Amino acid sequence: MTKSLEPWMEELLQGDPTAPRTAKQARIFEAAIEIFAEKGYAASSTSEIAQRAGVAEGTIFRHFKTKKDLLLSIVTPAMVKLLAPFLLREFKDVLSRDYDSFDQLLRALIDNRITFLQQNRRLFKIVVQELPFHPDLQKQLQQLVFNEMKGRFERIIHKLQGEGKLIDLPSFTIMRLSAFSILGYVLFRSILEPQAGSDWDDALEREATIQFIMKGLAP
Amino acid sequence: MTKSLEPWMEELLQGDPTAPRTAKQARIFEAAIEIFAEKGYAASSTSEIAQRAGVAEGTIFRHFKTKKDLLLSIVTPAMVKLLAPFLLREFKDVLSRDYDSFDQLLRALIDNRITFLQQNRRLFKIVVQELPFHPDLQKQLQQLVFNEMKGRFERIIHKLQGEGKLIDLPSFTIMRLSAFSILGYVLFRSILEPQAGSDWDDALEREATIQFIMKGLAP
DNA sequence: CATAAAAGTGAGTGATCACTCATTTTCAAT
DNA sequence: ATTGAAAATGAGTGATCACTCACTTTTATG
Repeated sequence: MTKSLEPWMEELLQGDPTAPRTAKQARIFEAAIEIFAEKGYAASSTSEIAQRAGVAEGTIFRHFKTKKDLLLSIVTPAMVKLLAPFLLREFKDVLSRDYDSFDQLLRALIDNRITFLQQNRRLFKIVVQELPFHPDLQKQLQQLVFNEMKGRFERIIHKLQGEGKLIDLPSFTIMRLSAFSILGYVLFRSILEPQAGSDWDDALEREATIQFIMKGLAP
Repeated sequence: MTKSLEPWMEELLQGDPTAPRTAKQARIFEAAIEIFAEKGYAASSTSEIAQRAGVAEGTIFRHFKTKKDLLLSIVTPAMVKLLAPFLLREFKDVLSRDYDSFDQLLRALIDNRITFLQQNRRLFKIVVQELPFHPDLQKQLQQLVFNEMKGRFERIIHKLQGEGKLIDLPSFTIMRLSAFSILGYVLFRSILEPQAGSDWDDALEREATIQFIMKGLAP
């Protein structure tokens, strides 16, 4: 009954065609991620990327047809990885463990994504920054979210609603409210946490966020 | 006891030094806002702005020293206007009307900002897009939010907490949770509302958001 | 070791960039 | 109507852009 994934998703999730073919290609990747995150895609020059990667400018264009091709080969896998836990096998680890309470599910989700976002801040920033300007990226993300994730979450939400453990709102609304509460936590955490003199109490903020969502979505 | 505002804030809020000196300057403003929002600041060229404004390229640099100066003269007033209701006189209209319930306050806040954001989507987009790349803008915003808004909200939150109408969390946490719930509503609304075939039920979503925040922040 | 393919190079290319400036046009005050 | 300053112009400038290509170096394979 479940529709199979698009080919480009399959590829990204199992094989790893993204894996650098060469040491220099790997350095180009790293340099591009750094510089795109620092100055934005449009303000980054291929010459600067080449310089930071310790590579001739021509080498970039051996591996990537255009500058935009370089961006896409960074962003497309990044989007998939950002949402990977909600897809396929990894999804089962987090979501189909038959949580009987909503807060267990929430804690699992938050814990799961916090670690990833901490380690992939620059990738996340690039995705968010460039998404509004590249309709093809928007379509890819929309496909991931609406075709793959939406149904999976809906099943769980409906199950919890049937058991009287969750407010009776459209699943879309529940996802929106939960996602943005978590997003706010993750965003402030990643901005304030590393700052000196910041009074961010992570344990308190995380628990407050979970309690907030749970109480807000109680039946 | 209240510290007075920075000079540049005062100026922006009462006098209007932003007002175009000339018809052509006004057209440059409009064209720049359009194009910056469409392609992002770095990917926009002054020649294209001039073309869309129906003006010679040199005319832009009569009125604005540099391209970045043009951006700042758009973004700085935009930030102030975005937060204006929380400052000075306008602030009183919304917040110091001595709301005795939290949901009245929330409804007032949401109603107040919805209209503005609907009419100023492009300005909002430019601010959000460019903020990460311009530390001077970040400092301006930080000043507005932390020096001016924070204290005002804290007073109201503490008052409601004293009356047992609000959960006992740090006011910062309460603001964060409320703000991101509203942001999610506003964002989805502005993305989905105008789309054909979208099943966005605005009244339901708005009420769900308000109820969500209220229940989540109940004592 | 031989050899061909793949990886890497960097000077070169036309296009476009933000910005300048000598000149012309507009226009308000007399 | 005269005039002087401000507004507007657009051809021109050097810098930088993404990208190419003839060429050299590295690597994999028999």
